[in-house]
Amino acid sequence: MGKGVEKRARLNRSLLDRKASFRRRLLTWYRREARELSFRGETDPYKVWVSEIILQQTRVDQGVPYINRFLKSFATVGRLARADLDDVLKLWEGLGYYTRARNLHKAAKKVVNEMEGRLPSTAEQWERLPGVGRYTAGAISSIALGEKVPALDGNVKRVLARLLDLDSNIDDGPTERRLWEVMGHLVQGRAPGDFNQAMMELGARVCKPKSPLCHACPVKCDCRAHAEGTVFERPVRTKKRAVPHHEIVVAAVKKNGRYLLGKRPPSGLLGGLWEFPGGKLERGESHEAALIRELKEELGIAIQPGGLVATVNHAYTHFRITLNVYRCRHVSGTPRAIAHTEVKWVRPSDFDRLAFPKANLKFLHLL
DNA sequence: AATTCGGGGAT
DNA sequence: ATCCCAGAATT
Repeated sequence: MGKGVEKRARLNRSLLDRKASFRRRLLTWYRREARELSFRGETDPYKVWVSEIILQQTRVDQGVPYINRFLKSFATVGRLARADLDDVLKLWEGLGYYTRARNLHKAAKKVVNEMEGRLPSTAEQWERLPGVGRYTAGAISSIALGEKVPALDGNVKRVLARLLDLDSNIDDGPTERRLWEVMGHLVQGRAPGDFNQAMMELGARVCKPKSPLCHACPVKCDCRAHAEGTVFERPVRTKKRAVPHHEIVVAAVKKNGRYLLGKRPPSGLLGGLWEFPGGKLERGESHEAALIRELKEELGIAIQPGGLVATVNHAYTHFRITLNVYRCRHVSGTPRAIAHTEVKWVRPSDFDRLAFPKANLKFLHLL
């Protein structure tokens, strides 16, 4: 065994050896200082499930209104299973990562049709549902069922990287496995759900990425990075590379008071959402030429581009776009769903019944 | 092990 | 502008 491994093992033991007092101080802080959130204290597994899916890669403040609206519309797994996917996506509109909505809906139907309407009773069973990975399974089962299983999210990874003063990349496989292992030891005790939530709350409120509030930390005496003065160097992560930029043209084709819309394929980017048709400019191509080409390729129609309605900038995870919206006249051809699963002419008064990508919502009100 | 999936708030 | 969020699925 190398010296690095030996040292790491010794430092990890120091936290785990004081596990009981660590848990006690963290939980005391949590019960006094935790934010009052609508989903906090909820032990209905279905409601915890919906909440955890919505909160994946999503700030609590951003997710809470969506959780409330979703549970109002679909109060039980049966109601969700019977719903149309289009209505589920409409409630998800603007939240992003729409695969979550599709998987949640698929999982609800699975519970009703293949599991006699009974939700899983262990983390291991939860993880077999689509959209439920190790984190979500651990969160649901510890919070709603009291199972002593860890929940390692982005907050907890950062908290542990500082507590243990880890100098390895917290996103690499071996380090992540080690963090799951440590959380697995720490969560053993009463109220595992509160413990998991307390670790996340600490990361969100005190052990923040940029400006950690160590003076307010209930467990700073257990923190290796605090003792070593390396808090600002932890955690170690790989930097993300710059994302490419794409120039996009979009056609607002109006006929008899209705606009031509397409429904995106059920998987992939923005899957299942409705959009104004268009696409990326090719090298050296004009906006007008791109509009004519895209509408021919994707809908099989000829159009005549008119005036520019709006220019919208929007950032995705792996690229960003400038979206140019043009009024267009329909010249010939019946629109067909070539790149879409469905195309139709829609009155503006019916726009609010469909789910659109955020980039489309930014110019919808101008039409 | 890398990449693909949105959108927004903090810095 | 950059980082990162109560991550999971796919390649």
